[in-house]
Amino acid sequence: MTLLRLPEPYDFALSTERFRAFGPDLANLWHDGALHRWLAGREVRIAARDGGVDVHPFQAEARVLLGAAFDLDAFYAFAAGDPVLADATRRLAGFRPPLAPDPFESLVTSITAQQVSLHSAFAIRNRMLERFGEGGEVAIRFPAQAELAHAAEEELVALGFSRRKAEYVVLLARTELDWDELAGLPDEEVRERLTALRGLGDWTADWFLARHLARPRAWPAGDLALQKAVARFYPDLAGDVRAAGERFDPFQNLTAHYLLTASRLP
DNA sequence: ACCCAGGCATTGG
DNA sequence: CCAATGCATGGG
Repeated sequence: MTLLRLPEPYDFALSTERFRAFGPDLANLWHDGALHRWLAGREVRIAARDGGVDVHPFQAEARVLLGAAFDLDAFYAFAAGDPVLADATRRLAGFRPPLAPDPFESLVTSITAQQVSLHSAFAIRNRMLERFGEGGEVAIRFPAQAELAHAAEEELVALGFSRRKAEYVVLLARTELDWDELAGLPDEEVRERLTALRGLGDWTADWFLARHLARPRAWPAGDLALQKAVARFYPDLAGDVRAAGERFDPFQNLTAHYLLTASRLP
């Protein structure tokens, strides 16, 4: 094991809460005080350790997964000027949103979460992992795009996907996309490229910007949970969540994650 | 048995 | 351009 340092403060258990909050996530599985998931074709175990986390190998990939790209210092300084965020950043000190390391995985995960509760989404996605992924010691490797390209819609329907969603996933898997090029585009062009595809709307594109590309200004204004969080913490802004995002510029992504996590914690 | 949940495409005005 | 509708599951 090797120590992977992350900028302080860093709270590993808090940062990975999302992988446990809605039932187990077989691709990002918490087991024995550690997070297990596949990175670069191998399963790795990531555990909290003073000053960062223990992980070996694939430290670079783990660094991306754990959201090292976010500038928490700048965000906390910004948050100090807003009573709600000041409180949230105090309660959630060291929360660094983890990312979806793979673009295809990110989009398929979002499709499973469209409209249904995240409890349902996790359950359905776990069945997809059992059926199409590769089991490791603990976690399951998310199926690659080429692997799901061979799936039949009926197989996904049998796992609990709606007929529509099964169609979206198989279609996406069979669509040739230049992910590297996409990652280099500005936010608005990424949105346009993605929403041109069947089954991918504004909500899915925004979460892709937020959780895969880690774009600082990503703001999933259409997200039901974010709308409820904004209504709860900023009653004056509840009417127009999209416009509310401007207030948090250029930290919309971190703001969304902190508000969502704060609204889940007791 | 309901109803809602971190959407989307389709249809009809 | 906006409103209404169907979708499938899990939890309350």
